[in-house]
Amino acid sequence: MSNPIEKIPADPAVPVAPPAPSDFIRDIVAAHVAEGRYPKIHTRFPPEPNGYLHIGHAKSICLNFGIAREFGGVCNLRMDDTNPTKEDIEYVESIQADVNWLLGGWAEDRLGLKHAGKAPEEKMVEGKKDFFQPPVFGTSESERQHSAIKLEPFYASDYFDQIYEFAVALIKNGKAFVCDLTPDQTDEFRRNGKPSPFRDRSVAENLDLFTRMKAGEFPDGTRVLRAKIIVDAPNIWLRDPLLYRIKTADHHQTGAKWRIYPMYDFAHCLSDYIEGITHSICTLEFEVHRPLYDWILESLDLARPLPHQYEFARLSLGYTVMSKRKLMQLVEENLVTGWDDPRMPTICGIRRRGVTAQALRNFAYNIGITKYNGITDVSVLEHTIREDLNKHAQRRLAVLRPIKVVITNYPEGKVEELNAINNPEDPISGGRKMPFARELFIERDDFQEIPPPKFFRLKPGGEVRLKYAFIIKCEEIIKDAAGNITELRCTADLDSKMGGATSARKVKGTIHWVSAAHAVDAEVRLYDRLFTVPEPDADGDFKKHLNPHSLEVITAKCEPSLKDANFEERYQFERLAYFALDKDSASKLVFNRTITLKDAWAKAAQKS
RNA sequence: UGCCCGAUGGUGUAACGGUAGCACAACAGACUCUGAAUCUGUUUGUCAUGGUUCAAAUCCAUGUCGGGCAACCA
Repeated sequence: MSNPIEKIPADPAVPVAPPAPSDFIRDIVAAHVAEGRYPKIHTRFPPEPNGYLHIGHAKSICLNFGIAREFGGVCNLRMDDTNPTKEDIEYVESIQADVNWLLGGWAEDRLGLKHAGKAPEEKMVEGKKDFFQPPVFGTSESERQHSAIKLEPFYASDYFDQIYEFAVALIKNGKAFVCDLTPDQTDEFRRNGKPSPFRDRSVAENLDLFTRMKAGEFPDGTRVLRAKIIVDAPNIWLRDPLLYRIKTADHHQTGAKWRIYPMYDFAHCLSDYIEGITHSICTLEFEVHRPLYDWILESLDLARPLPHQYEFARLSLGYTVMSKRKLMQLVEENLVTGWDDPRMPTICGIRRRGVTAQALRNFAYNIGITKYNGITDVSVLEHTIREDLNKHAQRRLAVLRPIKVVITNYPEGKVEELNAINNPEDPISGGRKMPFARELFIERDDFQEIPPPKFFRLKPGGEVRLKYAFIIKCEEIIKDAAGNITELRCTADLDSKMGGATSARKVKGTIHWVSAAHAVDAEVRLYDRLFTVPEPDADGDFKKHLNPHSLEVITAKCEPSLKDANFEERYQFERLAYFALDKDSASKLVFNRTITLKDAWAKAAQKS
């Protein structure tokens, strides 16, 4: 950023890569690479498909895929789908779309997938039966779409057969048992560090009962499979934790095949192992699970190197909520229009708002990776978005709250085409023409009848430049019966346009405008932050902090070239904000305000 | 309560026993046909107390504060 080299406009085909960050996890990986510990670094991003991905997941995605990218590795996308009653195929699909979008043009070649329907390979390794599910990677999203070979994410549910077999092995080892305690009793026994009365069942009885659990002989909640570790361990997760529970429920991937489902702790480490993951990176709340993660893998006499778990602090961002439960509540109670409402911190919401994948990635890199639970200031996100959009957005003129201006010395019926620059930050973006005529619209805020000090815009008897056009002077204010200003009558210095005799004349202010006759109307959705306080869920009732003005919808007057706006481009309405075309733009133009420009004047005006 | 983890300006981070640096924010100025961007400058920090050491943000001890876990969720 402070590097002057970056200011040279880059070929847009070669995006400037964010500098490779350094953090404690990357340090560990780098050390492992240096010592040649693994043939290839292999990470994974393992969301449960029970909600939409949010910006916190983006941090995790950028970490896991970033490591794969920086160390020549692979990162598997895996659905952690061990609880069928909470999950849905809708979420599986949205997760894939969001991951593809965030990875596009950056790390899509590091995305580990598998052939559709493929089960783990079963073979003998060092005399032991082993399961392995290798990734297919190195293809771009478009290659994948055009290929005859269909690829799909990994699913923990792909391994239910193997995980079941591992459970049987544990029973045979005497390291797991079937427990008939009720949930409440189990809870009480574990809390008090007391052994279950079923702890010493014979291997044969455990095997029989577990087989019958699988066959669906017992109702939900009547029996579980438990690990036999230490009943009174200081770490609760070692007090004979649950490995399997009975759930008479169909699964979105495996249908009615299973009546028992593995718990997270049992499924996750084994899924990592089966996929050959080297670095299993998760958030801090799983720190206390790590001994169990290791215990399970070490108890199974596995053939290949074991994965290891590393933890980092999840993202908390000011002025928003991040938990799936709360986001779900916003959607279900229609407090927002959906998961992709541009005010939501979901990846699809942020995307719809107009933020680019590059900006979101830059943000993830800027905030760093630590084990400290801090709250990141939204201004960091906002700055990252502005920085990206400033570089790439097409400049356009649009008037959000119009007031009519008549240039009295400009001939009626005359129209001239003036040159406008598409992006001063990017000379190769070229220019365009804007029609100028006698009747214009300017921004209502850009005129003050009684101007405050240092007001550089239009005022009675004052001069201002119309961007790309003439210097005008306000001669007369027209009001209606109620005293509202309806029109301004101005004269123009007709020699002051670009290339004209007085074009070098300096006036303090420059304002935007559109020709009244040529302007096109657009619906403009002005989004603001969803909550009014930095920590909406600090006092337990986040909904009372909802910002009642988080959305304002207006009709704007836009320069005619905006008729051709497209979904890929980003726009800066000069002096106002950045905008992106919304998907609702079918019969009319709809723009979402991504983020405002910084406004030093508004700040100064507010202070005085 | 038990166990685990953490603490560097307002915020987020770097420094791996040897000059406390970066980004955001804030403030001031320069420039400006965007009160944007850009440029220049300024303000602000090692949780506390001991110890080890020529030297401590860094190592040790104690304390304080904060977070997490204690689901047949992940």
